[in-house]
Amino acid sequence: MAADTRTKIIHAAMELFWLKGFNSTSVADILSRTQLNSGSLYHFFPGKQDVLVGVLEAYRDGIEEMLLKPAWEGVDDPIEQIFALLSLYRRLIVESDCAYGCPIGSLALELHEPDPKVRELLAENFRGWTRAIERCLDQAAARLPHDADRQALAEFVLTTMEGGVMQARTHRDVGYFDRAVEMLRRHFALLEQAAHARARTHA
Amino acid sequence: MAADTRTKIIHAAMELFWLKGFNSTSVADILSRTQLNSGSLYHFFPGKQDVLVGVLEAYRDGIEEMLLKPAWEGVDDPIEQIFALLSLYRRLIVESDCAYGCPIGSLALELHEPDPKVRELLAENFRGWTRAIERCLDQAAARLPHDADRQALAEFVLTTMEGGVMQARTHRDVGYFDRAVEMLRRHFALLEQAAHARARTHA
DNA sequence: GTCTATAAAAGGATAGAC
DNA sequence: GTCTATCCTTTTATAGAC
Repeated sequence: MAADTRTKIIHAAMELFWLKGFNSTSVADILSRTQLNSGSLYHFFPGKQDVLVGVLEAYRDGIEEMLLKPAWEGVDDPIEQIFALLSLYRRLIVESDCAYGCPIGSLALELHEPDPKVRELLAENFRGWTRAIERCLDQAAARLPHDADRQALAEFVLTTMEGGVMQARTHRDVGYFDRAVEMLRRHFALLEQAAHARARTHA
Repeated sequence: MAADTRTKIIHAAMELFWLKGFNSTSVADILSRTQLNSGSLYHFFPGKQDVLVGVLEAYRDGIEEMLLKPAWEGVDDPIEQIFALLSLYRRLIVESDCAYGCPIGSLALELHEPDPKVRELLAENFRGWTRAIERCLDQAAARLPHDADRQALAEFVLTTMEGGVMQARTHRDVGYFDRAVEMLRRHFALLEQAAHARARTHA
C-alpha cells in the first residue's frame, strides 16, 4: 500500500534527522525528499517540532518489529540476545563507514532545551530499549549472582552501546565499539563466574 | 590581566556551545555575551566554524589544569582517581539539575558532517581523556590481571561516563549516572578479585 | 488535502569608516 | 582592532486559491 502523506513525512524526517540532526534538517529538506509541498506538511503538523514528536513516537512504537525482531532472528539464549542486539549496531556502524550515530542518543544530546513532550519521548525510547534487555536478564537470572541489579545492568548495556557508538563515530573506527562490547562481555563472564563460585560454596 | 578579544570570544563560545549546542548558538549570541561587535569576531576568525576549532583546542589544551587537577585534588590512589574524575562529572550533573552534557560528546553527536579538522579535534579530546585514565591504570597494573587490556579499559571508563551522562540527562535523574558508575566499580572489583585469585594460584 | 506565493525573521558574513 | 550598517541566504510558517 502506498504510504499516506503523514507517514511519508514521518519516514523522511526519521531518516533526515538521523543523517543530519534535527536542527540541520530544514522543512524544505523534508518536502524535497517527499515531493510534497509546504501546505501538506503544515496540514498534518502544526510545526517542525511536532514532526519530531511523530518521529520519536514511531521509533518508540517500532522497537519490537524494527529493532529487536531482526536482531534476535535465530538467537534463543537470552544473554546472546543482548550481544546480538549489539552486533546489529555494529553492522550499522560498519555499513555507514563509522558515521553511524544512535538516532535517539544523538537527538538526546543535540536538543538542549527540548520541550517536555520531546524529552519524555526520548526517555520512553531509552526505557523501551533497556526494558527489552531487562527481560533477557530476567530469563538468565539463574546464571547471574542473585543480588545482581538487573535494571542497572540493563542500563549499563545501553551505556556501553551509546558510549561505544559515540567513540567509534568520533574516531571513525569500529574498533572502539568492539572493545567496549568486549569489556561488557568480560563483565558478564565475570558475573557468571561469580554466580558459579557462590553456587559451589553454598552447595 | 584582562582577557584579550580572541580569548573572550573562545570562552563565551565555549559556554554557549555547551549550553545550547553549536547550531543553536548564533554569532550574535557570542557577540552579545562578549559585548563585542561583528567586526571584532571576524577579524580573529574567518567564520563560526573556526571559533569551534578554537573552542575544541582550548578544551584539549586545558584538560590537565581544568579537569584532571581539580578532580584529583587530594586523591592519590590511581583507581580512586578514576572514580574521582567520574565524581566531578556527577557534581556537574547535579549542579545543572541533570541537564549536563559532556561538551565534547554532545558536539561529537550533534555535528554530523564535521570538517576533518573539527573531527580530529574531537578525537584528540577523547584521546587526551582516555590516555589520562590509561596512566592511572598503568600505575595500578599490579592490581589488575596482567592480561588486562588497559587501553580498552580506559576507553570503557569514557564509555561509562558518556553513556551515564546521556541517560541522566535524558531522564533528568542522576541515578542513571550513579548506577552506570556503580557497574564500573563492580567491574573493577571483579578484575581485582580475579587478579588476586590468579596471584594466589601461582604462589 | 494539496498547490503556489510570500510573509517575517534569523542567521552568517562583508564593507568601509574610524 | 573595532564600529556601524547592511547584504544575502536560509528558514519557519502562513494565506488563500483550487
